[in-house]
Amino acid sequence: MGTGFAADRDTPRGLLQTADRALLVLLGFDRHRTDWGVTEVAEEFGWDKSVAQRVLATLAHRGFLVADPDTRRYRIGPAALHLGRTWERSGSLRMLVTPILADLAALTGDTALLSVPDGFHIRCVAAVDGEEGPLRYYPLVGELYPAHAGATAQAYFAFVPEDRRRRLFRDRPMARFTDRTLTDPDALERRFHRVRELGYAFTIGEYDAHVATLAVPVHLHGEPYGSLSLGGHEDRFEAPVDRLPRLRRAAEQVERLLTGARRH
Amino acid sequence: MGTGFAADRDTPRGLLQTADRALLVLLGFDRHRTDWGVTEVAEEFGWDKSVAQRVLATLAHRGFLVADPDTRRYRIGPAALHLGRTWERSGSLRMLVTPILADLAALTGDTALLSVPDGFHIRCVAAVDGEEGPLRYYPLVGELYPAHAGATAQAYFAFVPEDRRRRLFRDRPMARFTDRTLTDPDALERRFHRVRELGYAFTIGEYDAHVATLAVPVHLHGEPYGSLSLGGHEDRFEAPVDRLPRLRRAAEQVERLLTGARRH
DNA sequence: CAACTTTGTCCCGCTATTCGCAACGGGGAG
DNA sequence: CTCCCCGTTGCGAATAGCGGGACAAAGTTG
Repeated sequence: MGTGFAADRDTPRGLLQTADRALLVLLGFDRHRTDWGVTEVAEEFGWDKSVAQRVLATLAHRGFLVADPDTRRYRIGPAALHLGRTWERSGSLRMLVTPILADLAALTGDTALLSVPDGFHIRCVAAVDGEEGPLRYYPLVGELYPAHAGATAQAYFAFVPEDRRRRLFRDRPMARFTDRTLTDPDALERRFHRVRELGYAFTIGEYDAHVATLAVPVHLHGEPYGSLSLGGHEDRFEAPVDRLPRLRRAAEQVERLLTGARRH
Repeated sequence: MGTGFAADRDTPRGLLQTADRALLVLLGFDRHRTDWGVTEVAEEFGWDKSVAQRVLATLAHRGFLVADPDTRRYRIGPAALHLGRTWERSGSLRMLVTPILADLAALTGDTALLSVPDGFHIRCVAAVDGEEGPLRYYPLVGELYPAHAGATAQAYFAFVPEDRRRRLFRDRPMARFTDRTLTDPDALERRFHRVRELGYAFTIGEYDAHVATLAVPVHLHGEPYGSLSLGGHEDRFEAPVDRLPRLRRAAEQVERLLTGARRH
């Protein structure tokens, strides 16, 4: 299992080979390969030992890696924390997915949105409005929405590992927003089970009355990352499953984007 | 305000200049400088335009940056997300702070621990046990603890922005673990206020009976990141404030570690 | 709408930087 | 203790990267 970024190992002309190699090494670290030694890197990439050593030392010098003095191996360093936080706050995600959402909105006429979890809530990070009309659905970008109401949240939370989900929902009174909001933990857990079986969530008016939402999970390296959804007035969604192939395809595009695969 | 990583701009001998430059540029992105242009980078670092262009293109090639085709400027890319997640799961933090905790535990005799938030809970990511004895306090590394009980959690949650904290604690019934556990939202909010005023939290037996805890927040780039605490049997903590200077100094060490500053 | 400014991209010869080899040193295993 | 493996360092050769400049594209101003 690779990250997707490191597709080709040779540097295209016009780019910097040495810098590229450093980045390639950096991408070699993930939750399965948590630490690398000099010889290991040299063999993996077919470089001389001295090259691998200098690349690793350079990465360590700027805090991207840290050398464990005992084992003489390198692990990911605190600069990675800094980069991760910068990504979260930068709004790059919004910029990158907006074209995908725009396609989706144009094809279906609904409002398309991408949301990621934030504690017990789910946050809308990007949205593109559906077609003009008196009943357009306007989600608020940047806003938090509850974890139990509506397909957007359910498509994500259905896929978080059970023990973690139990802890999140334990002793949490679930607010009622409409007469269709699920407020019973068992009913919600059954819903999650169904979402996992079907691979998508569809709800009508659980949070905003008369708003129907169809949502699918977005995974990253096998773990749930967020959810992609289509929303609009309930009258528009008489045959919601028709939209599923397009929604799924868009979700895959988002996943490829996050794992760095090139556009084809 | 800088990250701390990019202290010196010249590459030490034995390291790779080109790779180092790429990393230096990468660290130039933060929540204040969210995007850079070619000329801007060239001027900032005193390089030729062509150099800056190649560095940026190389970073973009591996997904560390993305070029906005309209503005011709670069923003942080999805590879940063991958690095951030790898850091979280790697256990590097635990490895790096353990020596600091060990010092602290040795100096005070208490159990020292570092915790970071996880949704509505706080997670102990590293701990070093205090001195031998029949009543040693054993926190569980990796375990989640509630957000309202005990100094460890309070030292962190006191400093999260008010609107966010309100959302987190709203409609949350606060479980009672001992007869000293705070279960009234207003009482807890007053406690948070006091923690902010004092700069530390001290509690006795709010989660585990007879366990006293002294905790201070750990900040990262001005935002609350986690908390550092000392715990032990209540009889050991007759004058808890005595430990404060040492705890504070250790917290600063952790902060320096996270921002990448060199040792001493 | 044209001239001008600004910014990013590309090309090419020179040189500094990096590569690759080989030798060294240190730590762990047997 | 000896061996073996791994990481580190020094040095000459050569290649990758630098820097200047020319070119192109987009935005700005008169």
